[in-house]
Amino acid sequence: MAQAYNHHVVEKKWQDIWAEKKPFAASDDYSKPKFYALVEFPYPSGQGLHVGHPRPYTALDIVARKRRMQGYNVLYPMGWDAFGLPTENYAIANHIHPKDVTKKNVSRFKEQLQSLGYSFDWDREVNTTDPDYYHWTQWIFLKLFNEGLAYKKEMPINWCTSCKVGLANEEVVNGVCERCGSPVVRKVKSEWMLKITEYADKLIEGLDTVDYIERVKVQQKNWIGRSTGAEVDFAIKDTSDVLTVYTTRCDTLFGATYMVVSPEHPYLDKYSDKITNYDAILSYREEASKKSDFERSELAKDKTGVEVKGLVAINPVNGKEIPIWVSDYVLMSYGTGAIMAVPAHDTRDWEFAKKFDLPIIQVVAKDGEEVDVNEAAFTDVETGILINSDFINGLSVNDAKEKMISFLEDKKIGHAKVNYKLRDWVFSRQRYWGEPIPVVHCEKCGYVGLKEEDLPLLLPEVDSYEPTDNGESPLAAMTDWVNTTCPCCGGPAKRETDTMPQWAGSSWYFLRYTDPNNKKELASKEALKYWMPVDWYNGGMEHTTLHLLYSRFWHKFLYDQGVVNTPEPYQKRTSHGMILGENGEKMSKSRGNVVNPDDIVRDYGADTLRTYEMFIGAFDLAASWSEDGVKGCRRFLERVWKLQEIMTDDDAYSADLETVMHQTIAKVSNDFENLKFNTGIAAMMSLINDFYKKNSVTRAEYQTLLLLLNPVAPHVTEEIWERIGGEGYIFEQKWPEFDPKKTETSTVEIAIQINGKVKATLNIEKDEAKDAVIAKAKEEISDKLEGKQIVKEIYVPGRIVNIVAK
RNA sequence: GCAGGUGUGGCGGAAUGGCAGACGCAGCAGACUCAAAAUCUGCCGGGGGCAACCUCGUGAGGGUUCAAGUCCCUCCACCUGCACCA
Repeated sequence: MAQAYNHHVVEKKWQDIWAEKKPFAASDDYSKPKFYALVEFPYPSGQGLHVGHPRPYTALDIVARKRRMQGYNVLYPMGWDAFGLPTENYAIANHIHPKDVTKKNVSRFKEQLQSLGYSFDWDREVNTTDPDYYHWTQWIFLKLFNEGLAYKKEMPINWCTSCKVGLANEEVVNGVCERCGSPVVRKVKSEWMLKITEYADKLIEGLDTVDYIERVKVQQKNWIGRSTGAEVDFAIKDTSDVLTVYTTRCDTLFGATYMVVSPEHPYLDKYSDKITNYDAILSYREEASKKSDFERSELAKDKTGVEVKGLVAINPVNGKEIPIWVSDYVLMSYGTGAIMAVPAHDTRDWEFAKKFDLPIIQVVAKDGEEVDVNEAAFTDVETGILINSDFINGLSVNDAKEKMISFLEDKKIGHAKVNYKLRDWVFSRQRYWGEPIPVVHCEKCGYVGLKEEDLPLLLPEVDSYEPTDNGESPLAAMTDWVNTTCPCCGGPAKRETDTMPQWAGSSWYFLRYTDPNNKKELASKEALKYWMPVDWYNGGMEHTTLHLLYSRFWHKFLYDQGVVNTPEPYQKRTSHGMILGENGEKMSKSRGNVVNPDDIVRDYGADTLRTYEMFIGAFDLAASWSEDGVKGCRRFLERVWKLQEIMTDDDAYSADLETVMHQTIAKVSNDFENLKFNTGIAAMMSLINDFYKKNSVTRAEYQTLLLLLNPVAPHVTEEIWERIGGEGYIFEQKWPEFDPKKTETSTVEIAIQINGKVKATLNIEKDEAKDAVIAKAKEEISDKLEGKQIVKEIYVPGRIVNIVAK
């Protein structure tokens, strides 16, 4: 009788052995084939680890452990994305330095991760708040600044009218401040911006060279939102100015019946004396300033707007005078902040025209037939043919666009233009707990970057982390720190007091892991050349459009600067689904359905938690937590343990299980590569059911099972391996191999259908001829074919016979 | 609103266009036990039938096909993101 399975003893024992022997440290032997597995490093929040964290970590731990067994030099690192708002808010509320809060949270996270037995290379741990780390974050910013990719721009921020501080979007709830409930307005402030739009095309093109799951690629492309269209100048009557609009449908220019400008459009101020209802415009702008772009672009059932009286635009193709309106569905941040409205062929324009009773002129007809544009806008580009449009009549939409663009370019009233939905990256935060931006402002020289040798620019100690009441960061109150000298002319200068957003540190952390202690460079050329690109990066779908795009942008910039040697940072990207509470809702404190992984590790063991999270369901879909499911996985590991009692001293597979053994190795090997952990584990469960059915397992069979299960449940498999006399440690062993020929059987059961419905089954030799199989099948179901006329006979080899009969 | 995704037993889920429900959970029955727990064995989508078996069934409605959970169209519900949470 074997000793009972005690996860406390087993897990402690092996974690100690791994900590001492460090079998999972990446080697600097660059002659071996490498594999770089990466998971998104966590934000060390005060709540500690959540059961959602282990899902992706375990998945890539399985891949990493399997790769080591396959002979690769594996880098599987972990670190801390530790700057950020919650830590700062906690520090403010509790009068503790954010540095101390971070330290405490990191040590708790680390302890929790270690209790789960991950094969991270802890010698390469990084922390974005460490000056030796943010030194290089600042260094990259300087490079961007020196290349003209960082610039200052007036941007609206959320401004609490009562607290008098800038707020993050998340702190604004239904238009009011989350803390005090006062109204939040948009206040304009000069902010650092990064020109990610300069890399828009490269970010789209690069997607063709990498292996990302398709929906990530699609979503990034849509987010960048490249569109080809035209800019067209509409003269403003009795002025020398033109109102430039961006349109993707310049073919519909003859159907433009009015113009719309965004409430922030500069012409509204420029021509304030000509505008006869300027007060109404101002109050409309005031209202609009309370809404975010997001709220403004929502298809409000009631479109709002005001006619700009006193200004009239002239349609450049037919000289018609058309009115100008102002409405908040036009955003200053996209295109030119002004549009020509063609209500017959654009849904939003149509709704606006209906509401304010503006004329609707049809200029595109479906296959040449007019449709009723008073009922709905006609927007189909494929079947549209131009009408009522002078020189482009009769053309298809695409031909008409082309002809219109050459017309506009000839007359110098417009030109082709590519636009992107992607906007430049707002890089300033009026906050304390972030990387200081290494720039000073000198009255003589303007904005000047620090010298490289003056990095890192340390985040100074302050007494209060509260933003100041004029919207500046807390650093602005530190005059000693702010007042400095200009690195360029030596004259008096002031430091930038905004800090970087949390995205900064996470945009390049994977580079630092390759050479985490380098004091002279962000990483050595040799380390980067060997380890990059990341072979497999797994993270949440929610990071698809921000973190993933930002880090690709920085990487492409560093590639252009010759700092890194690959144009893309990540060769492969996959995503995991969320773990929901037992009630199917997102886990949260307020819902009271949060599960703490510590409790599961204590009661069932880390191996059980890991197995359960991999077995819970399809890896890329959300799944609900179930404690009964956890118990089922514990029972499975117990059954693996108890195979010790029925093991025979035989170092070969038994004849009757040979096929199943080879099939299981093939299945598990494949499933682990394709993130199908749930079915891989199911295959192992089936295998041990087979062992129990015959009440015996050979040593060879048992050892193969342990090797397959090891990446999922590393502690218990190491322990059993030792107990049944396996050679060395399991982490030193080779991944089991299978013979494809031995996964096949000579006979196979096929289904016999009549008209697609299964009526019987039949055992046949795999290579039996079609005619013979069909003859046997008809014999088998002869009673059901009586009185019927056979129309067709179909045989799909090794699968199915279908008799079509009337 | 825009973009992406998901929808299959009581539950989590499985299924290269080819036998829907693998594997697990829960439940039921039996074995073991003085008893319970644990463990082991069997059953386990709905309706009908003593049974062999028949029939319906993968969010709803249409379509393509010898054959549809899977492909196409329309619709519904839910989830994620929307740029200062990370």
